Amino acid sequence: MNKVAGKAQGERVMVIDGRVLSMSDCPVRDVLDKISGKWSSLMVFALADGPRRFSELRRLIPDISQRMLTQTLRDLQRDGYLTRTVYPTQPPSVEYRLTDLGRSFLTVLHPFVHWSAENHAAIRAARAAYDEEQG
Amino acid sequence: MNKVAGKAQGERVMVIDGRVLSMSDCPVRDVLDKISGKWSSLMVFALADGPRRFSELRRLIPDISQRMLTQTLRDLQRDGYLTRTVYPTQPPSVEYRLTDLGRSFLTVLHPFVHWSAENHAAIRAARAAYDEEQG
DNA sequence: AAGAGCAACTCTCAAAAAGAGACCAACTTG
DNA sequence: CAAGTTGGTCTCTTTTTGAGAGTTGCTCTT
Repeated sequence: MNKVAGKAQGERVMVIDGRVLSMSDCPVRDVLDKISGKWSSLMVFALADGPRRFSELRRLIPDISQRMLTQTLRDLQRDGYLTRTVYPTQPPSVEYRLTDLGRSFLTVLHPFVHWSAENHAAIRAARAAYDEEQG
Repeated sequence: MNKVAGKAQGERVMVIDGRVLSMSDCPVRDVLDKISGKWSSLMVFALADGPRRFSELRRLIPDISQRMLTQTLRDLQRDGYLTRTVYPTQPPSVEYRLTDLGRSFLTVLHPFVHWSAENHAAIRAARAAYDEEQG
């Protein structure tokens, strides 16, 4: 029978660090799938230097639709990156604030951002070269 | 008129590190939008310890459809993370191999993976708590 | 007092992206 | 001669995302 890196055929697997892991209980995928959403990491950044209100975030990131803003915030709240606090003022205000987990995530996100800034030119060049030769 | 953090209304902006940047020329978004695709980083990992052939990758990551495997590889090739080499054997074989850029990206991806593994439990707990109280 | 505006959403509908799986051509192996 | 391998493409369906109108309650303006 066909084997996949020593596992039975039907089992779902993946590779991390050269190791084959079963798909179902891979922590990395579980975390990455959520946080790698189009808006998630940007949202964590937007909250980096203090709590912000809903409409403040909307103004800071005008590209996001309200629908996705709401949903991204909910998802991040659910996974424990931020807290949502409702102040029953008039009009009501809702404050979003990073948790310790959220701030801890920032430390790993930072190198990512620096890498991107440093290698942006190379990537754009690669793209241009590819597009030229492939048309 | 309504201003957004000191910029004119029509202009698209974002926040990185507490700074407001215009959307059109933000290197981070440009890089992140591509590499944060569902399969991209996993693919880079799969190539971490050496070049692999198309069907080898398909076996390593059985969850991916052939369509997305092809497309992810093309996108990564276009952005310069990997090279694609066709050997005119019978049957033909195509080898995918990380470039220097791709390997450099690995160095920034690694902390990410470790963070995920370390904080997986906390995230799962947050999720469970949220689901319990919100139902 | 009527109308406009803000806050934080939700809802619906359209567009884009992803997944499932059939099909393909050339060759090899049983 | 039938079946399998390789590296794809094509079509169809489902899921995600985006655009934007609608909502409730209160305040501020004219």
